[in-house]
Amino acid sequence: MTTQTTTTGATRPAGRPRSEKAERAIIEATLDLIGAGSSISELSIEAIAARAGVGKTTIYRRWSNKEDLVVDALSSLKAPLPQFAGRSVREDLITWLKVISTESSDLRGRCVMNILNSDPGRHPRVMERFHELAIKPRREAVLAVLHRGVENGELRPDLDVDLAMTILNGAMVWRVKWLSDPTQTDGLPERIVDEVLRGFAPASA
Amino acid sequence: MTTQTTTTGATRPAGRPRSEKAERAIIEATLDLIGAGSSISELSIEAIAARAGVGKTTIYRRWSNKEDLVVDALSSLKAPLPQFAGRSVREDLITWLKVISTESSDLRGRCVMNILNSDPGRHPRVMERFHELAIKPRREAVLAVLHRGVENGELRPDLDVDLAMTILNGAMVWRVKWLSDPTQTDGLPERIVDEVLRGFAPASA
Amino acid sequence: MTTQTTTTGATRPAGRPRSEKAERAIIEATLDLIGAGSSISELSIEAIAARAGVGKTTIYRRWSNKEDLVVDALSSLKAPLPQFAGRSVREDLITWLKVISTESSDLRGRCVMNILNSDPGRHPRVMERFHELAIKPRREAVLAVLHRGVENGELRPDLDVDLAMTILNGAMVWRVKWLSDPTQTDGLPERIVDEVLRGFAPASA
Amino acid sequence: MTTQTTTTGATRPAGRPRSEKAERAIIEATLDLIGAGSSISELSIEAIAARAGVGKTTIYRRWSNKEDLVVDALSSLKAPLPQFAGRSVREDLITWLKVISTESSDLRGRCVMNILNSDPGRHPRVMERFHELAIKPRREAVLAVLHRGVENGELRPDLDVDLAMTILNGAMVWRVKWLSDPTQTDGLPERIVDEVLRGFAPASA
DNA sequence: ACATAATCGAGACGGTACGTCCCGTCTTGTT
DNA sequence: AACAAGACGGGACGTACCGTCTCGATTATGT
Repeated sequence: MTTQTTTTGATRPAGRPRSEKAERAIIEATLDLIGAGSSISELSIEAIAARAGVGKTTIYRRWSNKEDLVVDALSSLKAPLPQFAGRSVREDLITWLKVISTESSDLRGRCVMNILNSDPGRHPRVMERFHELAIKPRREAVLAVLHRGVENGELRPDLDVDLAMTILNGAMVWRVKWLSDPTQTDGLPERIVDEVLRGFAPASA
Repeated sequence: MTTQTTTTGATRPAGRPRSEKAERAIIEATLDLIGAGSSISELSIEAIAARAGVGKTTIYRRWSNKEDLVVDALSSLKAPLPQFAGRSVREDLITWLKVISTESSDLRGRCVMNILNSDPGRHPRVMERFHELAIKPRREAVLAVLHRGVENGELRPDLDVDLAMTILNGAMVWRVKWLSDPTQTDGLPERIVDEVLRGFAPASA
Repeated sequence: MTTQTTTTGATRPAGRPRSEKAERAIIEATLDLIGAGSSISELSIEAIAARAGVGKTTIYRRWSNKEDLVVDALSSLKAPLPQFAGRSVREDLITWLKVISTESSDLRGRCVMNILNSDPGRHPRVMERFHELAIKPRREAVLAVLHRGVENGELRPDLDVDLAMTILNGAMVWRVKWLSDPTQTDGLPERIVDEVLRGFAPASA
Repeated sequence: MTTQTTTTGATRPAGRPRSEKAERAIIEATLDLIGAGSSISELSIEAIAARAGVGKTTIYRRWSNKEDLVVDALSSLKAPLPQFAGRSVREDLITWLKVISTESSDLRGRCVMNILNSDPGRHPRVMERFHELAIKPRREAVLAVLHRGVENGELRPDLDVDLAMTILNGAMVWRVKWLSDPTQTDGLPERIVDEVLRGFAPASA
């Protein structure tokens, strides 16, 4: 047996392999531009190539259209799972809403919010992927908090946890969206959680 | 006194007067395109002119940029105030959320939702105007419902009605945004209102 | 009869008319670049547009490909007919060869020589047009000189004037082509004409 | 002493020796493409590599640029010296012009003509080499014919043989250049030679 | 009636980005 | 060390729109 590196059937294709460095630069540039304020429609391949110091060909060789590129770029943007203390549901939910509100402060987080502000009807594939990557895992983590609350009696046993998440997230995102300075959210998380936990109706009713 | 047809003191300037018909057609076309799914960024004067059957000059003579046109177009888009029965807060709030969810069904309503989904940071003037026209009046009507509820004991006396609105609207809009078919909202308004009214925590807690 | 400018059937098409200034600038730029040394293959529409201060669209609106543009550019390059004194065939032929050799000295003339040096097989349409514009008229003027010479006895009665032209032009162009400095042609025209007029064979033979 | 197969003193460098087969294929491909109608400017390394079944690296390792390659390719293109019967100057010159006109008929000969039609100002090194290889040796052979003619009285004693060659070659090449089918040259060589030998002026003048 | 003047549709303008093609250079694993 | 394969940065291609600009034609007013 002569020089044969592996016994796997899948051999590397001939020729110079694609540069991982270029690939990273392209993704970085894409996220930078989205974070800097470009909507998906405004993103231009030419601008990405220029910022990445890369030929347009190198982009088109990998992704056949802008949406595919954005999808992959988002994939490399691991939205970190919030670390829940687990002492009480209230505390954990506040932690969660604070994560949402803090997200806009760093460049990559602004990315997430910009995508979030896009119209899901226009870029369905991007939004689908975005949902899968940035929403679903965190959603499940928060759902676990809610379920735990239901089990240990902190929350109503018949609570629709799914709907509860919608209410929490919706309130937070909606409020932040209309703030002139999305960084200033003061005690908003606490107030939302408290209000929602108690309910609007009086206890005696 | 010269030849003047109208009784207004302001003399009409010489030359051919601007065509009201063209103006209406432009506004209609703008709303049509927004309703059909164009975001503000994607909206193009060229497309509006084509759909209105009008030269591009005719548009630019009236509005110096796209945002000004959209602002004026939105002004002619009267978001109807919901009619509240006034029998109970619960009923009125459900009515209100149903108004939101129903909005997507007609062409002009979809317009409202599309603007709503836009990034307020990118088109501040449009969003400001939109807030003034479509949000504020309805917000006040709903706030009145909440205040009435606080006064007559249907709602907690210390309820932050402003935050309550945020929670209700946010939950509804957020949910609709992620629905594949935004028309299908089933019993969502009822479930949101009920959940929020009772609170997540158990009554005994 | 109302406002009608002319009675001709051909009315000007609607819209802004094409700018003659732009057209001239494009042609000038094209000739400049050819004169500066670009072969037809090397000519780039982008370079022409840049030098003419014009959008690429403005070029493509008028000419569907590079050859058509070059053909039109050549058309505006009126190679002046040589002025023949008419005193003798010898003098006129020398004048003619001097015109050829002088052509390279000015920018537009260098244009002619550059096209001449192109391969006629590759750009047949250009060469055909070039022949029609720059070769044929001058050829006929020189043919007239030769015919006059045959009639008044300065040239052999059975001279093949067509072939004679080929010999004169070919000799001159061929020689100039291989000169390092095509401007320095000394007494070449005189020497060619004299040699050709006398013939290579001795008079007595 | 290392591993050395040949008896030459120059040690062959280590590593795999360059493939002569590849080298030949490259040269063949180059000549093929030039013969097929590519001007030097249009000739591309990529095309040569493809036709030779060779990687582009293999070409660039040997020649640093296109011109160098063309120069070497031309070197392997031995333009055959015409065989002169020596019976008369007229016969030999006709033979010579026929060689020129026949050259276009075979693939390698068309090569010569294509280079000949190139602009010497643009590829000076190629043309210089071409002159040395394909022009000079044949030129000298023809010059010998002319000199012999002068010596034995077939040509005028004061004939400028150098200029005479220019006239003959120039006429032939010029004529062929403008022919739609350069193969069809009928009795052109005879007619040119006869005309030039006799001179345009009448014998009595 | 008729000059004046602003508006109209149409479409050309300079410009930007598109996605494709090809260039000459470079970087792999294999020979 | 040379080979083929093929990715790389770069540049031009021809197209599609963009927002601006210029036309002749239209439609009012003011004399």
